[in-house]
Amino acid sequence: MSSQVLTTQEASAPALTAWLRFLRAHAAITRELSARLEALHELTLSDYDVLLQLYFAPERRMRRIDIARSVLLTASGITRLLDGLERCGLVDKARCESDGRVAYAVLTDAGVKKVEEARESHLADVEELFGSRFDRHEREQLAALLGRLPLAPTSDACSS
Amino acid sequence: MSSQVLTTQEASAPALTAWLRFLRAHAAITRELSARLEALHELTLSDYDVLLQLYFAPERRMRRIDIARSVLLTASGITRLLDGLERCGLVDKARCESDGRVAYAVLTDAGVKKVEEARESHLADVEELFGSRFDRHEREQLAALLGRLPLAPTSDACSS
DNA sequence: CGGCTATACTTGAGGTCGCAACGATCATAG
DNA sequence: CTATGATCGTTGCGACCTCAAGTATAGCCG
Repeated sequence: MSSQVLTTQEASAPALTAWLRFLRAHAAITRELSARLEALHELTLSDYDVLLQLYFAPERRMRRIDIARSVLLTASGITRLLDGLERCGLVDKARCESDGRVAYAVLTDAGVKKVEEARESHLADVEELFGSRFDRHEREQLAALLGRLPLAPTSDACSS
Repeated sequence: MSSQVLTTQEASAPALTAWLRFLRAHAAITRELSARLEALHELTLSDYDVLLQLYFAPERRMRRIDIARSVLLTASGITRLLDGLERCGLVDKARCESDGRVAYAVLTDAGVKKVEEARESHLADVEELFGSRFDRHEREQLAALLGRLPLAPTSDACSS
């Protein structure tokens, strides 16, 4: 049925075009954002992402597994990432009293400070590289469209 | 001016919301796409990407540096990626006669076959995970919006 | 020609991340 | 109380990718 060979990838379909632009834009923007974040604050984009989650979490602490799910890294990735943040003194590890399996990550005072410092320049960078390309209406449009994309491995990613 | 502290990242601005969704969606979708591609065809998403560039290139060959630029990897990344593809017999290396510095990557017959095999399932996967979320009009909208994002390090990424 | 700079590519070292396997803890049911 | 199964976390291993440095070629100018 749809096995017709297409001459170029761009000509194939708007979906593919959009997908390719999505891929390329991600590569370019995250590379630049990460470079700036690292140069100014010695943080990876993932580091920053995790710190920000903690910053806005109740009591500024979260279970490691919840961090993993919220930033879409695996549990092992979170372990190693937090190792680094702990060594830098930005995060503390706290065991849960009621459940011996879970370990919390808690933002330290230094961590709070770091987030607030980094956030300022990072917000500006995101605005420059991403946001400034769109007006208010387009931003909402884009957010709405991107919000439909799946976040879980394969199946539904609703509120459940 | 815009230094007011915001209570949650979602509340801050549509641009940030869009950016976060962009980040998360990329992580989820590429992970799934890569897993499927690897399971069915033993290819990385980057492998596939490079093979596809070659597939549509004149004479199915490209200079390594041009591959790097088109898929947004560094030159060293391309060297190692092509090493793998050469070992698999999907790509051949060819020196340029007029310029001793450049080395071409040429798609072999096996490479052509591989692309055509992988393309079928990959297109379906992209459609399922990405394209199917949007109708025709939305795809064009999305492609247009994403097309405004920068592809070069910092500055302009126009046709110059 | 000899020097100088730019470009194409490769290599060594290091960082980030996922997968799979493992240990520890909890919850449930017999 | 013990067996079973699920959940949380860590670790060994390997893949992928970047940065910085190094090699080789090309082009330009004195």
